Amino acid sequence: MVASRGVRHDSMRARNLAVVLGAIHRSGPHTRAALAELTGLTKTTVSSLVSDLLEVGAVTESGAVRGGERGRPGTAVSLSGHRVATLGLEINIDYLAACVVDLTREVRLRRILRAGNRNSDPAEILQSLRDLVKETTAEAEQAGLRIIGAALAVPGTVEGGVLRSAPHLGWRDVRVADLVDLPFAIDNEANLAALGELWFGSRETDFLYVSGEIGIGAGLVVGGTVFRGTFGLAGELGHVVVVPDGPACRCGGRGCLEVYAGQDALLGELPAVTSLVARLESGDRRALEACRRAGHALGVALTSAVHLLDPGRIVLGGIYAPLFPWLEGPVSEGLDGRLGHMRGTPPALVVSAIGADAAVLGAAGLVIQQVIAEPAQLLGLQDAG
Amino acid sequence: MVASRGVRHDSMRARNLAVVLGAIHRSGPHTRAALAELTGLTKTTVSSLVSDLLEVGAVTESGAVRGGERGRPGTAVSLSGHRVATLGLEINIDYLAACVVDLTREVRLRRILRAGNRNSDPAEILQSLRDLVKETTAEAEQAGLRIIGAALAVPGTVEGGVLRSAPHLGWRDVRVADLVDLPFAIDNEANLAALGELWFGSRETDFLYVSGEIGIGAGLVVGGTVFRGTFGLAGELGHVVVVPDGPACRCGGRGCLEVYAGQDALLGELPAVTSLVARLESGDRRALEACRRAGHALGVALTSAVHLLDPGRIVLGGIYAPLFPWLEGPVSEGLDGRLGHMRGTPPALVVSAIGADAAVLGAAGLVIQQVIAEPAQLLGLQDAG
DNA sequence: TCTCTTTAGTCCATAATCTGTACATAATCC
DNA sequence: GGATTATGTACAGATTATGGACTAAAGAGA
Repeated sequence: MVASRGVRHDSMRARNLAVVLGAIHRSGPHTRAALAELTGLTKTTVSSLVSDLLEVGAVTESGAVRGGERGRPGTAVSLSGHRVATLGLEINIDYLAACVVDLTREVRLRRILRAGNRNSDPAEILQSLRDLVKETTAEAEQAGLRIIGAALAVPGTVEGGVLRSAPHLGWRDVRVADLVDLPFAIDNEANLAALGELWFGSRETDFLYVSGEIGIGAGLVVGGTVFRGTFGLAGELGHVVVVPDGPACRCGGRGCLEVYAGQDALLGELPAVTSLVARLESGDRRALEACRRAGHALGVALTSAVHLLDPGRIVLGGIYAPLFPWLEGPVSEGLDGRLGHMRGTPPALVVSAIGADAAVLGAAGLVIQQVIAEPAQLLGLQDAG
Repeated sequence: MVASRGVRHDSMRARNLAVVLGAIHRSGPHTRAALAELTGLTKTTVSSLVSDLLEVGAVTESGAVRGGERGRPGTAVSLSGHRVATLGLEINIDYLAACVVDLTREVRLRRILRAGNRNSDPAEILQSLRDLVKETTAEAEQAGLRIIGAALAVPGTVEGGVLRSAPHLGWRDVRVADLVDLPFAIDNEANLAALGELWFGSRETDFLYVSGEIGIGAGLVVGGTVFRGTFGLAGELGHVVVVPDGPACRCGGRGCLEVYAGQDALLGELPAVTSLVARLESGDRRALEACRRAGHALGVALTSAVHLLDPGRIVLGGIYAPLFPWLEGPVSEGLDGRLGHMRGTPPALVVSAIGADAAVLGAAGLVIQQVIAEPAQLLGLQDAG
């Protein structure tokens, strides 16, 4: 364990920059006076910090704001979307994606490259991704944006910055480095989709995001932060045991949730979710039954998840989002019935507020979270002023 | 959400006090020079901080220490057990317990008050506890110890400082305040037992502590900190679903782990664990079978827990500790077989290194953790020096 | 035994940063 | 238009850390 370092004058200022930027980020534009009130710092200090933030383009002054009824109006200081931006990336089974998001969490650019990545060669795919990055950043720079960091979402487990295993890609222990020449992070698709939901969807700060894809992942967000477990492998909802002696799962276990509610179990021979939805809408018996069974299994697995993880609410995303009308009943029936009187009310079950690009957006958002938390470091303010 | 406050000079010093004290705590006695090296602060600053810590009795200077081969030896600064102490408390089904632990985590005092607390009157029990506290603190003060905080372990769920529900005590929504006139915390028995294991047992920093009592709780420790979930209700391992349509559980659900591996299921008519152990040792058929079944169920539930929580290892405590020789086989069989190839190796399954007083000790230890993390506040250093 | 070298810890002037009071500015109220 | 109220800046003062000089204490070598 690394000893934590002492605090010096410059880290005090770095921290205060983060506090001020964080307050602006959390509760909209504020005048300097309001920021002083919020942070407990003096107006003088806030002024000085804000002027540093203005200089690097992290915030802008927008028009005058009347605080109370009388007195001089202040000038509102708000996050600036004009200069600082981050890059979100995603490798998925059938596409590569990139997006650029500015500091206000406005999506400035999206790129999708359809491709069959199932059982592919990592080197090849990473080269395509590198090209995509080059294109995207070039375009962002032309729009006057300075990209200060990137994050990558992958459909697999990540440990210490290395992609440990992505079964559907057929990858194992791939070190994804030198993708960009910037601060860089890599994380699981479900974790980043959860963060996408947090920042680009419902904006709730406490929930379990359930990502229905070929595999079933989950990202737990507590107080606006993802819980990752000891090795970064937490949230593998797909392999929670539903039936102890059920059918074998590809993971080596038996009766895992994935066997009952994974994409393959739900779709069967169907080519895509849209076709399943069509059948459900037309009242197809087998489709309805498949959904009911999946929903039941999901309810059982989520009961265990609620007892262990204690999420604020449950958000169904991925392919579960379009299927929500048919899943909601069986799932919440299972949950409500099983949770019993252990807790006040069971967590609410809701559908994800954003679509398939949750993970890329979450990746870009993760970097923004880091900038807000440590502006000095990422914006190069350490020796400015 | 409360805005985080700005950092001022006094908080900088408070932080540095914590950094220095933390370094001494984490890696044994150090000279001032070594502390400067470790923390990145200058020798001057460290000297000044250490002198403050000496003044309040948090640390002591012990003899000379030769650093390299030559040069003046330094004086080692180590945690002092002579003045500062904390109070751990526990309400359990059949006893009240208290302990006093000094800053070096030496146990200085223990008190146990046997009592039948099952379906009891909270007011009455709390009065007994208050008396116990008075006695214990008086004795500690006679030994020259200054008690600076207390924490209480309860066999139930705690939300926002209130005991929400303790089914075996028959308590609901009990506000435990004014127990002591000190900084005070209250937490679940399993969480605190986990912390007890961390500080007084194996000293590993990442594990899931499984507390087998009448109910089955679990406390997840990641990086030396308990994971509590959104409402502080995480870790309810006892109600993880083992058999979706199994027998009804008192919680209202069906097929929960507790039904198969709770104390009542294991002991049956037997009065205590010791009698079960005796039967197991003599090869009693029914006892062995009960253990095998409980172990199997535990293996299933832990498989789900590992996938969701990603613990570093699994520690069996409570009544599972004496039963470990008979549980280990079935549990790890279930775990190893089910976890499959999702992760490198399954987490190690070990027995708790401490006994029934894990929770009280953990409670006292929790306060010590807080002192180490914020010495200025708890030791009254804010305006000293 | 004396001196040199090395390391520990303290002293003091300096630097960085925040605080607090004073003040200029800008709006509303009467 | 003057009083009142609030915003934002300027400047002196307070707090805390830094850095180099200095004292202290040990071993190494002559």
